[in-house]
Amino acid sequence: MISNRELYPLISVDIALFSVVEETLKVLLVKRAQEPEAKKWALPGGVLKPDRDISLEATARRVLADKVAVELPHLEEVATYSGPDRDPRGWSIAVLFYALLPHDQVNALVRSKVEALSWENALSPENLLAFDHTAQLQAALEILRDKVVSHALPLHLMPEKFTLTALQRTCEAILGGPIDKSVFRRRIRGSHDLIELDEFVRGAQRPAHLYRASEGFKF
Amino acid sequence: MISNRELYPLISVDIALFSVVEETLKVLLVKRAQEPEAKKWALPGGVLKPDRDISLEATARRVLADKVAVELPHLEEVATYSGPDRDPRGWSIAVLFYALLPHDQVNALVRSKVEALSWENALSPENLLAFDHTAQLQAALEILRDKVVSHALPLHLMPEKFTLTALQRTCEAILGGPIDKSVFRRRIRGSHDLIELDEFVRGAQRPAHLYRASEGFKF
DNA sequence: AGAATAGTGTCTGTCAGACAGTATCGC
DNA sequence: GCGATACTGTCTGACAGACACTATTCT
Repeated sequence: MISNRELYPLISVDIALFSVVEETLKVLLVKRAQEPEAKKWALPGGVLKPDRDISLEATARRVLADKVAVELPHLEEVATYSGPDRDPRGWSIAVLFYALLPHDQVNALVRSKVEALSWENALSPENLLAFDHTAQLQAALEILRDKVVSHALPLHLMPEKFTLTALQRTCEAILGGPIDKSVFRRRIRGSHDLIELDEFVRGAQRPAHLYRASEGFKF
Repeated sequence: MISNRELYPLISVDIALFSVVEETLKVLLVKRAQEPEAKKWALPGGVLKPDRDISLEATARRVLADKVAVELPHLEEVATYSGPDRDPRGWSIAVLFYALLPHDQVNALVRSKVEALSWENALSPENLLAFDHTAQLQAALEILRDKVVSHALPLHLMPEKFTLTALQRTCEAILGGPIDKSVFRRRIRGSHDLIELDEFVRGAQRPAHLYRASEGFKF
């Protein structure tokens, strides 16, 4: 008898949802409740439902809506993983997406009785992940980094209004190292993606200008 | 009655196979023999066979082996296209790959009685393609360009031995515009991907040094 | 010699990295 | 004034674009 999976592979979607907590890049992990790989940590994912989903990106949005109670600003494909052995249930395809959650919305996680959610350090994960998710996370990180290196600003990770220093900290969190303040500011001065507001942050020091992302910026 | 496709989507692979003919970037197209979209030109593709393919990349290699009689040096994923409407047969997923064929092997096309093959100008295709293949071609081109812009040398498109001028012409074919010779040579001088041979091309002019790609170069 | 192609040298502007300096707040 | 943070100025080296120059072959 041949398995059903040899005719119809399992099609699912995995998501690397990134955010920034305490100036560190984090990724959302789920503790798997069911077999296979029960009790292991994994990237959130779910199977395609063709009767409900209009695309695989829609599948990803549906899966994410289960975990996070806010609209996600940014969702992008990374790569696809396939083969007969990566999932014990048989021939499977997983399309990996990454998503960015502004760090002022990190607490918008949905309470769930069946599964535990956790923000894990994205650059140096503590645990080995289920399936091929360690490789997936690595691939998502790489794309994220490439974008920032090639002068794209991770504005989707920022709250509506933010200071330049906060933006710099976010870039540093993604790249994993310090950036010279002068260099950083010189580079983004040429960018049309930022709009300077007439508002300031007042704290225990010199007030900082607030900025917001321009309407149709690209990441 | 619901269609079978609403339970099990059609999973296929499309390939943008690039090569260079007469210093122009070309892409291999197939004239579709069967419905749907019969007689329209399209990127070569085929459906996943889980009992035979060890991955979607393997599917792509199998499909290509039908069209081209040589081992392909380079095959890489571009993106995936999905949804209920992109193929009239119902919910479908197509994973797009691009592949590079050295331009001295452009004639290694397999004769086929059922389908016509053609090398089409990749930068400005003559015809509208079937399904969403026009968009797919555009996406594959973009990735190809990005790589060359970010200082990667398209050595997979070159024959085993080649001159620097030939390499430059290939880069120009991909980017669609001229490159300054001095700039080009200065940039690749720092590259460890090229090995200078002790051989020369003798023609009607000053002989040119031959080069080959180093073993483990990345593209 | 002249045509043709291979290959180099040089000038200039731009920009990144490094680091020091100035500005403006709370206390 | 002092600490802290925001923000700017400047020096230097590397590199890109542009373009002229030299080198080596064939006819």
